Amino acid sequence: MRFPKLFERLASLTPLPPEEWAKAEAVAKEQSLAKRELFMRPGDAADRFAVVLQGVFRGVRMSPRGGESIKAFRAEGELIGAYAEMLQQLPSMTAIEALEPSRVLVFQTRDFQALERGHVCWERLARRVAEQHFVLKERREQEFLDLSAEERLVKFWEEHPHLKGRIPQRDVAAYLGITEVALSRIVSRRRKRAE
Amino acid sequence: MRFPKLFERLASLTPLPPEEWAKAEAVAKEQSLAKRELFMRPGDAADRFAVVLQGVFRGVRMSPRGGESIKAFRAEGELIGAYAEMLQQLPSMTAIEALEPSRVLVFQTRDFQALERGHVCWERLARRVAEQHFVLKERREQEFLDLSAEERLVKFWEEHPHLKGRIPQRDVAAYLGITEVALSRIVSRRRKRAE
DNA sequence: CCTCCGCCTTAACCCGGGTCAAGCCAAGGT
DNA sequence: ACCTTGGCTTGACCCGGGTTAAGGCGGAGG
Repeated sequence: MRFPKLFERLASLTPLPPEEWAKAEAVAKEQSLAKRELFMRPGDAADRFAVVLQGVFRGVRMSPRGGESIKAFRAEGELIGAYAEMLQQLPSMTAIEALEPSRVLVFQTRDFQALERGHVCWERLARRVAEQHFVLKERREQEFLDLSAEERLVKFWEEHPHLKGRIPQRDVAAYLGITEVALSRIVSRRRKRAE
Repeated sequence: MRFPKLFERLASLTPLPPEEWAKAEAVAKEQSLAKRELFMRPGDAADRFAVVLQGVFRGVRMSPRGGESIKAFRAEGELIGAYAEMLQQLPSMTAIEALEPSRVLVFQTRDFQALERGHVCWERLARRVAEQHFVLKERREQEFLDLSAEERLVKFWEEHPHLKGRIPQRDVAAYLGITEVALSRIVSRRRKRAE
C-alpha cells in the first residue's frame, strides 16, 4: 500500500476493502506540478481528477466576461477536478492551478468507473463525496445570502486556518466575491477598529 | 403502481426495477398541505423528505440574526426536505412552506435506508440525487460570484418559467439575496429601459 | 359599501464595494 | 546597487442596494 493515510481517510467515509484500494492504487499515477502550473485548464475534457498529496490548488472559474472567480482552495487530502462538468459530461470551464510546488495522485474517470463496476464500495464512496460537496456548497450559498463581505472573511479564516500564508490576498478576495481593493479596505478597517 | 409519472422520472436517472418501486410506494404516505402550511419547521428532526405531487414550496433558512433567505423553490416532481441537515444528522434549520394548496408523497429516511439495504439501485439513485443537487448549488454559487442582482433576476425567470405568478415577489428577492425594495427598483428600471 | 390587510412601489438618505489611478514595498534578476 | 515585477494599499469618485417611511392598490371580510 503506497498511500496508507489516504486509504484511512477514504475508509472513514465508507467501508473500503484493502484489496479494492490496491486496485485503485494500481491505476493511479503520481504527478508533480510546479508553482503556477495547471492541473486542468478551461476547455480540457473533465475526464480525470486527483487527490492532493502535497501543496495547495485553486479552482478558478473563467466567466465569459473575463472575470475570474475562485470556487475553492484544495490542500492535502482533498480532491481536485472539474467535478460539476464531469457529472454533466461537459468540457471543463475551470482552471485548477497549483499555488505551490505540489504532488497529486491522478485517476482517470474511466478507470474509476471500472472500479465501480467491480465493487459497490466505490459507488458508496462516490455518493459520500457528492454529498459532502453538496453540504459545502450549500454552506457557502448560505454565507452569500446572509453574511456581509467582512463576516465572510472572518468565517473563511476560521474554517481554513491551514491556508494562512499559503494563498495570496487577491485570491481570498476572488473567493469571497469581492475585489482585492475591497478586501484590503476591510482588513485595514478591522486593524483600526482593533486599535 | 400509484405514481407512474414519478417512477418514470426516477427511472430516467438510474435503472429502477418496478418491484423495488412497489416497495417504495408501500412505505410512502400522501400528505396534503394548505397554503402557508409547513412541511417542516426549524428544529424538527430531518428524518423525512417528500416528492411534490402538486403545488409549490419554498425552503427558508432562518439565520440566527432573524433574516430569512430562500434556499430554493420546489414544484411538481421535485424533492423537498432538509437535505444538508439530514446528511449531517442535524436538526433542520430550514422551514419548508407550501405556497399553494399542495400534495406531497412522504418518505421516512429510515424506511429509505431499509430500501437501500435491499437493492443497490437505491444507492445509485441517492448518488444521482446528491450529484444533481451539487450541480445546482454550484451553479448558484457561480451566479453569486459573477452576476449582478439584475442578471441573477433575468436568469431566475429563464430557468424557472413555471413559477411565474405562483410565488410572491418578495420571495424572489429573498432568493436572489436582495430586499423586496431593491427588486422592485430593478424591475421598474428594466420597465423604463424597455420604454 | 367601506375597511383592513397583504403586497408592491416610490422616495430620500446612507454606506459598502467597484473602478481607476497612483504609490509602496519586498524579492529577484542583471 | 539598480530596476523590474508582483502583490498590497490608499484615495477619489460613482453606483447599487439597504433602510426607513410613506403611499398605492386590489382582494377578503365585516
